[in-house]
Amino acid sequence: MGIAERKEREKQEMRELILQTAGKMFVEEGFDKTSIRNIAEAIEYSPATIYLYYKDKNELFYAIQQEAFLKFFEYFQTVGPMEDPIKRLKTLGEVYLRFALENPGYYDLMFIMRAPMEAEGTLHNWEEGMKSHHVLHEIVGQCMEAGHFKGHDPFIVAHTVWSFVHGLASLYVRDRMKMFPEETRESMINEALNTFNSWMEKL
Amino acid sequence: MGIAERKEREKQEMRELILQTAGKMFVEEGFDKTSIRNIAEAIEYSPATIYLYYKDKNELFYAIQQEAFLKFFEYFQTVGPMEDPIKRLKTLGEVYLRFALENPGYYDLMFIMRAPMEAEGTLHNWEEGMKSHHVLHEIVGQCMEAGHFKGHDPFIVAHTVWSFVHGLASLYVRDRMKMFPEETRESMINEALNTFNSWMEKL
DNA sequence: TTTAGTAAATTTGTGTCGTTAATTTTTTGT
DNA sequence: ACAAAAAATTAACGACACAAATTTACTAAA
Repeated sequence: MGIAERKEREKQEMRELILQTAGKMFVEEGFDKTSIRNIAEAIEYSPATIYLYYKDKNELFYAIQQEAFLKFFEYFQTVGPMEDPIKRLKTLGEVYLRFALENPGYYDLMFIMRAPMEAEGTLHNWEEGMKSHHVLHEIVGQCMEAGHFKGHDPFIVAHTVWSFVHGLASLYVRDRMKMFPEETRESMINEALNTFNSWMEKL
Repeated sequence: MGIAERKEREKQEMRELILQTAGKMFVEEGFDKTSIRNIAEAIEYSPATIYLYYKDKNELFYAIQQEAFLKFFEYFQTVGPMEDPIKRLKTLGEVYLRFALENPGYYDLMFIMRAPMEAEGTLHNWEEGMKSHHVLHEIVGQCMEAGHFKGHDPFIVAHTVWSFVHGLASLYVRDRMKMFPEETRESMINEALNTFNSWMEKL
């Protein structure tokens, strides 16, 4: 009975082909500019074929978003334990921004795009995202144990830090730094991060 | 020769009617979900008529974005001069967030939406936006004169502050706080702002 | 080897969109 | 009343997401 297995395998390969092709196009051209027709053309199948493997364009979005969250968590994993928790927190911020700058398409998908945030598809993906959020929360907790951020709620401190790095990343990703000369933008991001980091040290 | 003037007046009124209708729909439903056809239906004219007054959908977007920037600057104007520049900076942050929470549609248009950022229409609007940016830069300068943020570049400090409030606003506007219970979201924003503000006082 | 059944893929169709060209209706000046 | 000008409309093009019906490719039993 090897035939059924081969067919199942081929089906999974087709799903994967569609996913990878769509993923590349979403990241390069954006969600809106990528049409089912374009994807179909790229893989040399008819548009309707894609609907045999994915319910609709949104489900394709969810699948790619999930990949993005997994990759994001991988980045976070590179931040190992450290003697100084503040240093760890600073490193986490650097890694966060590195992810955003190296994968702006993914970052957009995860934290900016409106797409179909209403549906349950994204809700499931957020569970994956919460794992990364937990890392941040944990490190902030360690900082507080070490005597930092006195008098503040760790949950709020975590949100404060996240908001800052997200603001930095999203202003860049969504072209709101265009009024500054191109060469200076990345260094502005790095300097702003350094500024914020140096502040945290004193708190 | 009152006829030509009446016609000109009527033409302007028509432009205004289209703009206000489109603006309301953009803010309520979003740019993508608002179609020229919908706008036309709302004002009881044919879709093609809109093109007699606005070149295309993008130009309509630019016009609404400009209104948003003007309103934004009005909010900023309510922050009068104060004895303590840090207090002024804190108030500016509060006003910024109040604008974002009270006008999420506008905020999206100005600082998040990708839409047609490439064209010159938006570039012109950013000149309006730079006036607000200048207010921030000025206040940061005052803080530094008063001895705060020692050893930092005021330009970078301004970008740091902007990034934080933008991050706070955009996580909310783009529904990335959905994992937290609805009632707590606004207070989270306020507490995070308070946390950041209390930090700035010490620097 | 033919035949019946099934899964995969395609074609066709519906209703949407932005935008434009040709055409008709309305208004204006004479 | 009539011609010119302006305003608005209809109709159409190409592209879109998606659904239903239909064809093709392949498998398993007779």
